[in-house]
Amino acid sequence: MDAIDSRIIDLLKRNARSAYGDIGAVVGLSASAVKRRVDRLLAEGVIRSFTVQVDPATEGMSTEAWVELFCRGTVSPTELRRILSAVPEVVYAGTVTGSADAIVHMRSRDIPSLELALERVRVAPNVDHTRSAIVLSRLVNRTAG
Amino acid sequence: MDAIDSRIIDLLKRNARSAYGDIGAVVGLSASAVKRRVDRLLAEGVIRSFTVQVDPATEGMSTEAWVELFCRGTVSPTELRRILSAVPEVVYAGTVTGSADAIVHMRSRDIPSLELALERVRVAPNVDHTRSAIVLSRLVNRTAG
DNA sequence: CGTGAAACTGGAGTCGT
DNA sequence: ACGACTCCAGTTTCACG
Repeated sequence: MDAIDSRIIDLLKRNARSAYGDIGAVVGLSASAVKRRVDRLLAEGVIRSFTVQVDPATEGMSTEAWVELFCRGTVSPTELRRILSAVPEVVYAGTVTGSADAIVHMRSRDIPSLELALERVRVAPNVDHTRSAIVLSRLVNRTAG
Repeated sequence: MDAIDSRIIDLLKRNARSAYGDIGAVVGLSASAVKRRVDRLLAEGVIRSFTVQVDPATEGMSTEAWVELFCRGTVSPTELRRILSAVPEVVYAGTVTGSADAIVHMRSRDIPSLELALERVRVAPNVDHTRSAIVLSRLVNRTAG
C-alpha cells in the first residue's frame, strides 16, 4: 500500500471502469502492472468491490431517517448487529458514545414502509426506545467517492 | 426503468466490471441491448457513477462520528450545503425533522483531525452548537450495495 | 516491472420486428 | 423505438524476459 496504490484507488473511485492502460498512463506504469496492483488490493481487502452508485430517489428509496437506539441494560454489539442486519432498510449502523447505544441510518420507499422497518427494530429484545429524525433534504453525499 | 433495468442495476452493484454479455446472459438480453440500457440509465442519472468501495480502515479513515447541527435562526439548506461541502471529512449530511437542523456523518483519520474538521463546521456563521457521537464500532454497512 | 501475443470485450452501424 | 447481429479497434490476461 504505497503512494501509487493510493493514486490508483483515487482514479478508480472516480471511474471504476477506467482501462488499466489509462490508469497506468497517469501513474506511470504499464497496464499489466496496474492490474497486478488492483488484483492485490482486491485480495488484501483494501478494495471491497466494484459497484455502481445509484440515485436512491429513482431507485424508489427516497425516504431516509436517522434513528438513535436506546437499550435496556447491556446489549452486546454482536447481538445488535444480528438484530439490525435482519432489517434490509438498515443501511448503516454503529455503536456510539453518548446517551444512545447505537445510531442507525435507514432508507426505504416511503414513510409507511419506514415505520414498518422501525417497528421491526423496536420489537427486538432489550431495545427500550428509539428517537428518529426523518431526512428532509440531502445536503452532501460522498458515501462512495 | 422496468424489471430488467432493476436486475441489471442489481448485478452492477455486485460487480461493476461485469461484461455486458455476462449480464445479458443472466437477464436474457444481448450484450448490446444491455449496453444501451446502461447508457440510458447513466444519461437519466439513475446510475450516478461507477466506483470502488474501499475499506475505510485500510485507507486510514477509521474514526467516524455523527454530528447534530443546531443553528441560530433560519439557515437555508443551500447555505448548509455550501458550508458542509467545504469540509472533506463530511461524508453525508441532510436536514432533518426534530430539534436539530441537520445531521452530519463525518469520517477522518483520527480524533485530532476529526476535531479540526468539527471546528471548521462550528465556526460557520449561524451555527449555534453541535452534538457529537463518536462511532465505537461499525455494525452494519450496506452503503454501496 | 515491462513486453508481446491471444482471447475477449466494447463501441458503432445495420437490419428486422 | 427496441432488440439482435456483425465487424473492428481497443482492452484484458496470460505467458515469459
